[in-house]
Amino acid sequence: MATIKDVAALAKVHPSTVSRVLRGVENIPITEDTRKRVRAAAKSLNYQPDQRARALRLGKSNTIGLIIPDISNPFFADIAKSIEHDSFLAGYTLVVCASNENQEKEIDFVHDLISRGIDGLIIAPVQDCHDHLIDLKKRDYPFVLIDRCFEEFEANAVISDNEAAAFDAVEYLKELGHKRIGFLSGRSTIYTIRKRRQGYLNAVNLLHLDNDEELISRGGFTFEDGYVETLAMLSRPNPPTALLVSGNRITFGAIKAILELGLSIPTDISIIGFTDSIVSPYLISPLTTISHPLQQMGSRAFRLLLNNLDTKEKLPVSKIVVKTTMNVRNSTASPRTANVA
Amino acid sequence: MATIKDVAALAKVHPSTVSRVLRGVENIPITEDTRKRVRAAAKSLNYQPDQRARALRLGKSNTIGLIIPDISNPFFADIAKSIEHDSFLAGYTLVVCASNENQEKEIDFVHDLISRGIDGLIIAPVQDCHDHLIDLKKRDYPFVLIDRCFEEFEANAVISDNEAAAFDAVEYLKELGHKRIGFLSGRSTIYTIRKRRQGYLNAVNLLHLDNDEELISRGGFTFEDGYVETLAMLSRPNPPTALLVSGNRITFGAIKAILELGLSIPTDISIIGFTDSIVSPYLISPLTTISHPLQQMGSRAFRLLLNNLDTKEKLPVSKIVVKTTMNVRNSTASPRTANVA
DNA sequence: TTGAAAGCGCTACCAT
DNA sequence: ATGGTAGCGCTTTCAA
Repeated sequence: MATIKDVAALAKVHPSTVSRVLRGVENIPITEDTRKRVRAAAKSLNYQPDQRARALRLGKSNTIGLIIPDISNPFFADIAKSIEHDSFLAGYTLVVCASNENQEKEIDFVHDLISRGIDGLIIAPVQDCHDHLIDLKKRDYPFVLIDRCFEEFEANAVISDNEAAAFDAVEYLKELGHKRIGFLSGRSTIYTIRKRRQGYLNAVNLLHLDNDEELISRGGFTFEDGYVETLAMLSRPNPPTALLVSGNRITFGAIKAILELGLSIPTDISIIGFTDSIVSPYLISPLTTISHPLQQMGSRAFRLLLNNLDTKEKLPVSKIVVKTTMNVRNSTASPRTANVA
Repeated sequence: MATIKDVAALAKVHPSTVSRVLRGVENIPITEDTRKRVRAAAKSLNYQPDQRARALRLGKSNTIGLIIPDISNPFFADIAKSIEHDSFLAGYTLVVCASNENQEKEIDFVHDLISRGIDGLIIAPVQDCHDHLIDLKKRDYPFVLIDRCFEEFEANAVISDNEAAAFDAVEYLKELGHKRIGFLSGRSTIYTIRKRRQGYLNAVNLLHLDNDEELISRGGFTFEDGYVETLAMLSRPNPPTALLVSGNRITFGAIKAILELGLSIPTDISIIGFTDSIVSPYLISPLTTISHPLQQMGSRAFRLLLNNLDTKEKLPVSKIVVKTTMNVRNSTASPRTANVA
């Protein structure tokens, strides 16, 4: 690796001059001849300034960190892709870390990334605790939450309107004639999930649907979770005729359970999935879903972070809520009893 | 951020002593008392050593870079997840970058990551050119290719046996009675794709199937690509009765086209997809696929890189080929003509 | 217009 | 057993 000294030696100038030529603003007074020699030397040595030395000196690394629960969940992968795209354009390198829904690992990552000198952080937090985030805020460390935030803790965040989405989904199912709607919610320590639950409950109460604890199942976000929970819920007496499911992989697990029970979609049971996917239309029964504007969420989170990075003054906290949309496909239908009647 | 000086001041010792206590090997001679004071000071100040300063000093950053074409393609996301997992355990931070199948961006990333002082690189290359990789090799910069490598360029690599997989898939379709098998290959500058093509052609020739240029379609890896190509291929006279498709999203696009043409799977046309997915069994017709051991590929690539990082001597280049498996589901059936006969 | 020197935070060597 | 010092590669003041 060529260093600034090598370039200086070759161009027969002082390293500081090299630095001035290569980074310096245009209006800095340097002979055109020197400029040329330096540039030529840099080029011939294939000189790339050492960014960690620069970062050390400048106190800024042009790197940001993204901590998401799971890269291989397309929901977060799409968010990551969007942030990666924008940060590249803005001259930032993005470090993507996966907490795997493990709170300790997330905390580790936060510390690790900070000690590596990243300028800011975007986090979809695990939400088992948030002391480390309180700490970040106290130290004025720029960060933005994405998809998940906290009731009890003000912070920059970009989230989607999960409560309204859940309400609308339930309302739609009610219009089809469903009265018993199951909800596979996902882990309930998560803000997003509590909001969905709230929307679900509001709709159930307002629309006089069955309000039954047995209709709500909390678990993880895996295929296996969806499978097991659906099997359990549908095996009880008086099972739901429709299911609202909080995530793609849970949904696929639910589909497996439904097929194994010999039921069919949407004849025996309707489903709405809480995240859309490129395959949703091509499933065994095209899946009605709720779309989150993932690319937009990523862009806005990055923009928000960048604003906080670019300024020295303390910006007020902003919480951005983006709109979801429902994609109606034929995994939903009137319940069988209604058909029969 | 507390620095080593702050800790030293608080513990009333020299910074070098702090360094020794905190990083030093056990058998270094330091009073137990000093040790305690330093540790206490570090703890009370919440001291985290600045990794970029360490990296600068040590010439090692404990960071590796991963460059993949697309994070939101589950194929690469799963590989990334596996590498992320292993590197975390090994004390490395992983920087994930997405080239978006753009050769220039990949080259940018390589330079950027190196100037940021990462220790090594894992790359699924775009494969429009490889001068930058030749350069890496010349400079003994540790790197490992994953999923894609080069015929004309020896380098560490972990790939899967795409040629055999394609052969087996075609053979399986032939056993079902298919004679005209279409191949949506994906971009043919990619090694992986050329290997699949080779396997396809070998099988076609050996098994006396229709060898027709019109049965091979090259394009990108998007949903749109699959849709457009399938529409074109099935609209020509004498269309194939089976399709081998090089990637999930292409497959979903193909399915869209097939449905739009009013055909059904597998009655009118059989499909085999070249990558498996959690949803493959729950598609409109459960999709027969080829599984790549993505987690294993990631692990082996990381291990290979680590070996090269840990040693000073130059290790011989290794090319690891892992086995794929076929998951037979009912997107494949005997062709209609055979049924009729 | 350019050179010299200091220093970002850390560790490794050389003292004592 | 501990302190001092140099230096990783860079930028930025201050001098000349």
